[in-house]
Amino acid sequence: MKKIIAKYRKRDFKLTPQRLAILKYLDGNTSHPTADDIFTNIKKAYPTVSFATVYNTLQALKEKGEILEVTIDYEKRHYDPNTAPHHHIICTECNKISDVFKDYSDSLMLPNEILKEFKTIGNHIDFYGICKECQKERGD
Amino acid sequence: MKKIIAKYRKRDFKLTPQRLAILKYLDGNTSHPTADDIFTNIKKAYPTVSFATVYNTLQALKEKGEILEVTIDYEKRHYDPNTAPHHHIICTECNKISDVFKDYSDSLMLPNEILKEFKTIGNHIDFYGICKECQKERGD
DNA sequence: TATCAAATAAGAATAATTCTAAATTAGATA
DNA sequence: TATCTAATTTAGAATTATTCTTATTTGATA
Repeated sequence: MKKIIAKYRKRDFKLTPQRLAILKYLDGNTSHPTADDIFTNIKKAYPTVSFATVYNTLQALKEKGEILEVTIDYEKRHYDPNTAPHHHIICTECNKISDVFKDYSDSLMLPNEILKEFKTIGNHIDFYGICKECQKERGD
Repeated sequence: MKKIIAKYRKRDFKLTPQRLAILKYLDGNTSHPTADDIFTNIKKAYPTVSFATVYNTLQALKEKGEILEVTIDYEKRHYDPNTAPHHHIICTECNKISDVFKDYSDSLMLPNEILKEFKTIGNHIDFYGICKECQKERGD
């Protein structure tokens, strides 16, 4: 946590107690929480925290490149403090999201007719599957 | 249109005038319309059509595998009558969506640690870029 | 310690989508 | 062709994630 404080002090980002709680919750978190997950957790220590604060903080962190917004779940956004390039796989039964650390960038050349029409910026791969727990439940 | 009618008559899908109008609008349409785009268009001929009808019809067509739901735009769903496997690229300025016809499936092997945890179902690649018109506007 | 721009809280607003319930209708059948 | 019924339509309310508003509070600098 001391590292976190030192890091943000310099960066035009006021360290309020609410923000520190959010940063602490996200630090090393691989569960891909939603804004609501974060809100619910922070509320334990700060019962009057508002959604606006959670969303504002996530927005600010996103703009600073400190977290990634994960859009694999079309119902709600998830957040990931791991900003290294990676992909995700989601369980279509329980919506659990896991990280996929593999670089596919060499394989994703666009066809020429697209390259003629678009200046490309990037891409995004999402995988779908059924996780072990859900396979068990379904008796697969 | 005669083909369309013949096709659906057999398939437990009542052909109401509203549904025919939606099918006609979607047939060969490569603009990736949203539910609202479809609603607005159908309204010209059927001023009392409701959103529920549009959404119900899209849902039914999706379940029959007659259209694809396109999720590249996180703000709203788009629909594509082309059900052949393909990908999309979206202009990050104007949100125009184009089709990418290229098969990348051989390149997208998942790492072993994921294969151990998930029975895989499929994947999805989205591309981001800036289209020609928007490049001009920005003076790129 | 005073200052003030930035952040917070509470709740209203927004927008896409889904739901509800009553009225209508496509298409099968007599 | 007329009747019947389950499926469909409609209008509008409800839902849900997210954004916005405004008055109040506060972190960090001078």
